[in-house]
Amino acid sequence: MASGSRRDIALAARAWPFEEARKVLARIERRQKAGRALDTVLFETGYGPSGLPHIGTFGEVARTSWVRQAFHELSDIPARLVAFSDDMDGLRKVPDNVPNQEMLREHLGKPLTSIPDPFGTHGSFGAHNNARLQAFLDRFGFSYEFFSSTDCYRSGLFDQAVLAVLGHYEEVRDVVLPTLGPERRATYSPFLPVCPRTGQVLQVPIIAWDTAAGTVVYEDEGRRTEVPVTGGHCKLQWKADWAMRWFALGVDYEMSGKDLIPSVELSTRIVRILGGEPPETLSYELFLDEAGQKISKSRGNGLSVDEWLSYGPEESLAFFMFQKPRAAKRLFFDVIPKSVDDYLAFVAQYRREANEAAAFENPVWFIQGGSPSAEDYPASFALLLNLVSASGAQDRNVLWGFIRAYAPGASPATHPGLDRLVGYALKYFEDFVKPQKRYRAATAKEREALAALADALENMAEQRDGETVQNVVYEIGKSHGFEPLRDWFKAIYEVALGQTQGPRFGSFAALFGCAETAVLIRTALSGAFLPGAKI
RNA sequence: GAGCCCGUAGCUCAGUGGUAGAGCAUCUGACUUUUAAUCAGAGGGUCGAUGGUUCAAUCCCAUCCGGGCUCACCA
Repeated sequence: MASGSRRDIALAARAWPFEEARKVLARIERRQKAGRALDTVLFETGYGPSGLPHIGTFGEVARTSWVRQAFHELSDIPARLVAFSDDMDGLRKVPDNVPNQEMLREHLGKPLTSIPDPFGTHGSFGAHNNARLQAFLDRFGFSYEFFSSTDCYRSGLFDQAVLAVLGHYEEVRDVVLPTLGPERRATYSPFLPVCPRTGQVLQVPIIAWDTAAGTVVYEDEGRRTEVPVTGGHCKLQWKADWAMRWFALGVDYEMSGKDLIPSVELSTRIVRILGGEPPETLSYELFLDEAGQKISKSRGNGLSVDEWLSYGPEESLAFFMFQKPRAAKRLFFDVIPKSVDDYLAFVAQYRREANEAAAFENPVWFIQGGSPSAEDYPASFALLLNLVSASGAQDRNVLWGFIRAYAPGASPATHPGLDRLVGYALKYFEDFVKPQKRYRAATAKEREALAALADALENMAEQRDGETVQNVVYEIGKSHGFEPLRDWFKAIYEVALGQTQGPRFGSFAALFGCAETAVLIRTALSGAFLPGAKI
């Protein structure tokens, strides 16, 4: 039913990356009409001076990449994605999670790229952080061009734009001043000279500037110094810096957290003063922790990328980031299973509807970079978690035994994706379910019956039929006088598995192995599982 | 104070200009002997309030109420 070209469909697509990409498209058309056509489009993502990647970094690059992917469907104009590192920022305080604190303290105030690497592995602290950032982005296969602020300044790439700021010195300053507190206002200048003697980025009053010479004069510790604004001898204060960078690189699109909304507005005004056109922007919502508080790197609340990836696949994290960027979302462990299963639901939908119109609305199309390999998932992640939790399975093979009972024909070979989920489910069990286990000691009567059960299981070590085993379990319970019989099963679970309920025990033993189950029961009877026991 | 987001079933949330959806929870039944899981089914919502646009509003617009967050030092 969908008629029209692929591009027509893309032009009407409702997924938010298409909405964003159309903003860029409209920008291009505006520029063409104004006789300033673009031959390439630039998407930017930026990173603060700490440079250490976190889950928000992943989100921002992933989201920007999706907008670019949508843009490719709308236009033939090449689109670049730049990852820009603010590595020329002065080190304001020593991070407490890095070595060589003493050494770093001596270099406070200097650009990160002028400070030795406390880890000793790279040419500078900034280079170290940049390497970490790039390794992080590469790990997920993002396509980007890396830009170093220091390189841009020192190579002269920014010279023209920096001179443009100098040429509008008062206008730029006067736009920024009202946004500052009284104290900072007194010393503010868009230009932060790099001290020729100490190498520090100085926040000092600028007492004169020379547009023709391209220099500023500042006073520091009673001495007047004149430095060029070009060639990396000055850095711009960050609000002006952002605007200058947009202007210099010709940034067409950049998203940022909503905490930066005032800065976006300010930079927009500055870039207009410079005669440039501010990029299209998107302010996304911040992530909240378990208690609904803003996630902060320094407080360490919330969830790290690695933590997510130990309980769910990368696609589930990407899917989480895809959903409603403008709505605040709780980012905690418990959202992972739902995110995985919602993602699987879209994978299934993708398998059903392979046309372009459907694809453009489907997160899977974005997350798998436009060419999804839609695998079949016969079991949901929630099912796997229940299965692991109920069975106490701690081993892939055992869990697969249970899975086959529900999805005949499935195997790690035929369903590698599902097999990955099996690993995540086991890990989830290990970290969240197992610690909740509460073993108790057996009573004398239970001890006798359990010992008998262990013997019986050992005698039918090769038995693979759950029903047969279940009958044996049942008989032993009856012969030891458990009434109601429910108490017998309860005792098995509480003593041997550390939980008040569990799987059908016969099926469990058959899958887990009767001999192994016998060992499990005897170990439990020995008291090894009890609190305080030495294992 | 400024700005942003949210308000849909008991809970967590999807969703669309044309008789309201999922998961969990609850209840019933099946799985010929515990429970859980699984499967089948059921109940449950004036879609925050009011007004407007429309043949038609949960959806668009305005106002209001309620909840939350961000910013006003630095990046």
